[in-house]
Amino acid sequence: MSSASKALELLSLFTLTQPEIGLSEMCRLAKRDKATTYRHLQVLEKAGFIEQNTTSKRYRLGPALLQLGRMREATVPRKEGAETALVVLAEKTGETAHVSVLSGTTMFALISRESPQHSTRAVIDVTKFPLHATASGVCAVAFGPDDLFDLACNDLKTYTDLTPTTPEALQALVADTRTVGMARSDGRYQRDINSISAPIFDQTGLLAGAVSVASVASRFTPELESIIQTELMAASRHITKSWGGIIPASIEKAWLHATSPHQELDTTS
Amino acid sequence: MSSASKALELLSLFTLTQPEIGLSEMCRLAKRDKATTYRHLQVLEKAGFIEQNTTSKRYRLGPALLQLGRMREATVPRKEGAETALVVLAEKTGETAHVSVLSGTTMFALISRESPQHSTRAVIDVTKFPLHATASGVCAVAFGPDDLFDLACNDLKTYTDLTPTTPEALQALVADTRTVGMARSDGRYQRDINSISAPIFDQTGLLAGAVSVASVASRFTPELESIIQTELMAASRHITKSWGGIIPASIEKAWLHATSPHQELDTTS
DNA sequence: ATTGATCGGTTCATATATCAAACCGTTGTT
DNA sequence: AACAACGGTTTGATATATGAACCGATCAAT
Repeated sequence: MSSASKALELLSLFTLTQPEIGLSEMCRLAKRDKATTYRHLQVLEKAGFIEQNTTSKRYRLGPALLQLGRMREATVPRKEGAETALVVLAEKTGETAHVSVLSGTTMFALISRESPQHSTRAVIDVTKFPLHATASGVCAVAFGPDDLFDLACNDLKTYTDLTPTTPEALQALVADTRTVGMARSDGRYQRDINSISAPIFDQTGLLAGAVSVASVASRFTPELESIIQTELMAASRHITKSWGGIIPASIEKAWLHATSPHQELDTTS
Repeated sequence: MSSASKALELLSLFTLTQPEIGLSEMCRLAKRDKATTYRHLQVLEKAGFIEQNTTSKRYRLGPALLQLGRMREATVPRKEGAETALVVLAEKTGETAHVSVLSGTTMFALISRESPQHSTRAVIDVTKFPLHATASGVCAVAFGPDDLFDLACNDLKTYTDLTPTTPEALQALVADTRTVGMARSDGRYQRDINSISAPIFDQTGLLAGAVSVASVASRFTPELESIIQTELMAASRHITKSWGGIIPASIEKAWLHATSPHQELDTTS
């Protein structure tokens, strides 16, 4: 593991529930020694990626991140194009909708939108989606670059008793995803969350991300599923268009067959 | 120079005018060799800090920055509290207003707001403000931690023929800044830009940042200066309050004397 | 087709960072 | 006063990063 990546890894230890971390605590979280961790923190602080709370001596994320985030959005305006579609999606389904982007070999959470319709709802608090256990991740494996499958197989971490833990199990999910043009994750990442994900494409025709709806399992009826699927297709088309891409014909075809699976299961030949 | 800092430095090479950079180009900009730079880019890409344009092979800022930026704003909501004051400031002065934050020993640009009133206006396109040559920087030296003065003296880079290049010259600016409670930079950073800056404080009573107005020198009349000063005080009070801090009594006292300097210069004793 | 320039990416002695562990001074608790 | 935990520093054997030179691919001009 390179030095730089070790330093960067420290940044991902900050969470919404633990936004300030002291030196010793950070060593425990990162499982590293104090000397190096301290040097890394110094470097990160000097670059403005973290700053130290002058009274508590603990560290928190720094102002340089805002800068770079703004610059990123100016360079590649992803949020902009996804926001409106996400609002509609959350509203029409009454569930939590979110968009993730594929960068390299990782699915990053980009933006999420909760629907106020129900008091219990899914909350997207992760920053990276495991490729094998989430709908977004499986979507990436199914429609993204070929190397993702092997990569996902190298890290089949178990999250729930439903998480696929063998390459074969994952392959089955991927195959299913390809036939319907959407990925599902029924409690494979979090026990009581059912998710459905549709792919988003960019101008090169490659997968750019995924738009998903995460629903609480207890209210996940076939009717709701049907609504979610329909709205996901609309959202995917909208976002893909706004990102300058087009939906591949193969996906559109798969969607045609998948729209009303409960009435027309027999039409697939 | 540590490995991690070298990698992080690469991120600051991306600008709005050059949002995509290839490997060789980056080596030139960073003045480093290709092998190491390439490895650093790999690390940054894997962490999602940059991503590679699949067609042009060039690199651009990545989605992880959006995440971290969002998380930073969630933990330390700085922009939120500064935004409204900045809009008012830009509107009332007709000039470009911006807020910078002190993190460690660096003044970072946080947010800027241009006034559409004039077709020529100052544009804030830097990410870090030199301590000795900008109003924001001098503000930090004058009202911030003591070590900033020595630090600023170690890097007295010349930007224009008016840039202070000796510790004595800087000390004079700092002294003046302390008596009026605001910092000025008349063409010391950019030849035709006059800036005035007021300090912002946080809950610990320490300097947290600065709010500034950058005006085009040719229309910088005493009347405009007076307006800017008045509005800066209001903005500083507003932002300081929203950041949970209070303006030190010494600053408020200095401001009292400085409000109408053209009529009451003789009242200072 | 050949040259030459430039690109993204790789190799291998050598310089540098890393880590465990012990240490220091401070702070807050018992 | 004793103690424990904190942030931060030092040590020296060991793991890792570094960079000049190198490679093959691409492209423009001859």
